Amino acid sequence: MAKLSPVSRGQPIALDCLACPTRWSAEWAVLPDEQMAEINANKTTRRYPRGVFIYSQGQPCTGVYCIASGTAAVRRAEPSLPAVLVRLAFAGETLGYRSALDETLRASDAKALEPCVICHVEVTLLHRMLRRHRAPLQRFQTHIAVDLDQTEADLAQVAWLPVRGRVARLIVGLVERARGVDTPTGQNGPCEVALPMTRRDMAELLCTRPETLTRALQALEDDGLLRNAGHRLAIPSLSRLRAETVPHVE
Amino acid sequence: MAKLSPVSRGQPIALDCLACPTRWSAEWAVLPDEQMAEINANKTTRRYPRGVFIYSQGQPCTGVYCIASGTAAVRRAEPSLPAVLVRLAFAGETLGYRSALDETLRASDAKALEPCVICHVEVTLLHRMLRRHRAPLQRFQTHIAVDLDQTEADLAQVAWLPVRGRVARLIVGLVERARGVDTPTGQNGPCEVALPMTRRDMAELLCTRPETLTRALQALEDDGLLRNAGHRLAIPSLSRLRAETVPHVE
DNA sequence: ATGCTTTCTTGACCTGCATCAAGGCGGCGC
DNA sequence: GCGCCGCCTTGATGCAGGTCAAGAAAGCAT
Repeated sequence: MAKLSPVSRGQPIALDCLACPTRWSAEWAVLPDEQMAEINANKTTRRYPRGVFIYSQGQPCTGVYCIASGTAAVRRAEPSLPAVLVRLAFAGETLGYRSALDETLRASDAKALEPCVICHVEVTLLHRMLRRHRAPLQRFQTHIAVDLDQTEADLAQVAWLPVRGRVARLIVGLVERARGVDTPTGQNGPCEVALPMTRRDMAELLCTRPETLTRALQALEDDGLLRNAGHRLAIPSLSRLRAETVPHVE
Repeated sequence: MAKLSPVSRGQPIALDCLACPTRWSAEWAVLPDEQMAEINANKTTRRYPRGVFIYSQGQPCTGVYCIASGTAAVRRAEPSLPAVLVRLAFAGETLGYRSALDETLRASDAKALEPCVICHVEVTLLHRMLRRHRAPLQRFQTHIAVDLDQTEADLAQVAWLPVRGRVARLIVGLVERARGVDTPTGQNGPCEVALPMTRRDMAELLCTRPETLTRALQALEDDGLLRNAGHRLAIPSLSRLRAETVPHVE
């Protein structure tokens, strides 16, 4: 079955940073092997079952987290407002570097949407690294800029796209990031994606409610844009789905 | 009258950077006078009437803009969606540094909400400065982080607060930033603010429509939380207004 | 003044989505 | 197996706010 096998609990984890997907992603790629080896020797690795918090808003920052496998989300909960999933983070991405860099309390929290394996690098170790090699720091900083750009786009989208459009956009986005990893087909043909999260999480991501989300998915399915099989979606035509990403024109 | 006097057109502008409000704000405070003098000699200053664009999304970046007086807004227009004002910028703030730093095309546009006087610093000059003094660069980078934080908060707010609450939050925010500049009263007593923008702009800022905004202001006035005089608001009790900032509890 | 333009307000209408409330379907422990 | 407990779906209802349209008010030019 397509469902990801749940990680078995309790068994010890040994991960080699030099062989990790994170190794060549974004910020660590510029670090020499020698440094990575030091991180490798001092990191700690944990499994996070679905739904568990990796860190929480308002807490002091103990370090950064590299996702070896699974999907997590950065979550923002303004006091007494429902939470919003501000952005997703996939295997290979580094999480929580912002408070680590400027040594502030966590401004958001992160939670595992699927069972994850995540390594933790102590903030002191991180800073020792960065003092010797400034390149990753710049990578982190441009990462913030990209996040800002993305968040601004999301803001516009939440403000003006109906839920149906946002759902479509999310799915198209997931397909696109899967491209080059495992998708066999061409640009706009049929394809498949996994939704690596529950309906509730997906609703938080799209700033809506689970009920509304279900209905939106249902509507897309009724219109033949989607074929639903739980957490695995079949998409007859990506381009037709992409058309939903844009507000009503006629 | 309290209304800002409109800048008279056409007359030449001479501004001394060393005496500018921008001088001691955020990023330039760390630059020695000698450097500021060089900027002063090479900057160009312009008036921007209300509504005029300072720069536009997709354009190449020619430099940064320091607001000497007036209010501007960073504006984001996703293709075929209504625009969103992503953040405000007041006198003393520096605008458009992001694309200037990483030399990309402008990701958003900026427009003058009121008549503004704004200085332009060429990107080449800026980089020459930054090569000699790294401190402002760090200031710029933490500024991005702050913006990200703010934008995330806005996202949550737009998603979950009703228009009425968002209006209240905007007004409270404007009052708070005016504090220490010209407000005589205490913490939560009555006070006044100017709304330095049109209803249309304000609506774009709050992700709604002018009609709805008018009605929300009207409702606040009916409830005695506001007394409206065009673009000057009187606030009987700031704390009562602040209570509107939080979603309905009972 | 007088007109012209842009901004603001008001009204009527209607739709998208939140909310409340059941009921189906797995997954998991016993 | 059986029962329990989350998740997901479906239905019914109400309201916030978007949209269209028409005036009123405020600027600005002549």
